[in-house]
Amino acid sequence: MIYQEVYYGCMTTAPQPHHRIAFLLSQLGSDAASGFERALQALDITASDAGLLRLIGRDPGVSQRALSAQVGVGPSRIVAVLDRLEGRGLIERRRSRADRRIHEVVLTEEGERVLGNIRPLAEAHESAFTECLDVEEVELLQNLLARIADFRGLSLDVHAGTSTS
Amino acid sequence: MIYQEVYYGCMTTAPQPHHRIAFLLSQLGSDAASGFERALQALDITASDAGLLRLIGRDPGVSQRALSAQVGVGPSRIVAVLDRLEGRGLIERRRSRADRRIHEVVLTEEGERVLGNIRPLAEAHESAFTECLDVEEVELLQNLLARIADFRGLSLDVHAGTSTS
DNA sequence: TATTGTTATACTCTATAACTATA
DNA sequence: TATAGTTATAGAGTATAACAATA
Repeated sequence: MIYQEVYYGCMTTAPQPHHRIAFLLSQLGSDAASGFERALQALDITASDAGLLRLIGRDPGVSQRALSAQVGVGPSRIVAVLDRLEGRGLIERRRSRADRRIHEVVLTEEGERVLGNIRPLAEAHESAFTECLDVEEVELLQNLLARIADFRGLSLDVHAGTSTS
Repeated sequence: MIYQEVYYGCMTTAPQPHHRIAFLLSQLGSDAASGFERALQALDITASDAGLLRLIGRDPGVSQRALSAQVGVGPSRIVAVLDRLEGRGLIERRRSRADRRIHEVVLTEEGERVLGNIRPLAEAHESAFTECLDVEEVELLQNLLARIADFRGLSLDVHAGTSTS
């Protein structure tokens, strides 16, 4: 939560009472992110960890450099994060034989198990946001949000969800 | 941006392709918050600063303790933040004569001026999110988002926007 | 005794620059 | 020379505990 919390600090003084989509989005987005973090505490991992595990599960043997770029964590930071995940037995680092500079990162069996437990938590978390809407409203809302995201030039990575199932 | 960025790190691996409101919200919320930060750079303040200035403008003479509670920044952190704002000549601290433990925080003239410049930036920022929708869609979206926020138990502080105008 | 503002400390995340070993 | 991983360092934000002045 980088962005979310700062704007959130401004929450109690919304700029406009009638027309404040951006404000509502930042507030709800912050809530969604922190709620997801809270849900993942059941697995004793962070949302950032979950993203890493998904990427590694999708692309076994991926390099730390590639992970760093995809998850946006910085090449030096990724070292400590992977150290921790390796210490917990969720991932392993193997020297590539093609290019001995590279560490190929793979999931352990335990890592696969934890990864498999993320999806149901994510689905429950999703439900916690859409429970108060009916099916048509959810679809409508998703359509509106997707249009804004597209308008804002955000990459939605629509294919990501299917690759870890 | 606390929550936002962490969840955002998971962005490339959205849990569900078809039904992922929470994910979209966190993504758009992060974008909204960082965009607001960027807009405020024109005034050389952060979103957190903007929230503080609004609160002080609304309640001149407010104590640091009250500010800390309202903005969620922590009593010790607020000291450094106010030091910086005071160093820039945007606010002043005055010893309360009723209770000499209290610092009454007020805006300077320059602080009032900067505060007055926040609203147009916030409105422009708002437009950057709603430009791609027509009026009915904006109203519909706001209604859906407000219902989720209410369902999630988030305090919207509907009256805040009118008090600084 | 409790509270306000303050200082100090530790912990996390971020960003940057250097270092090593490989290529 | 360039790159992958690593280490070290400094900065910002958060949280906590302690302290002096005041109530």
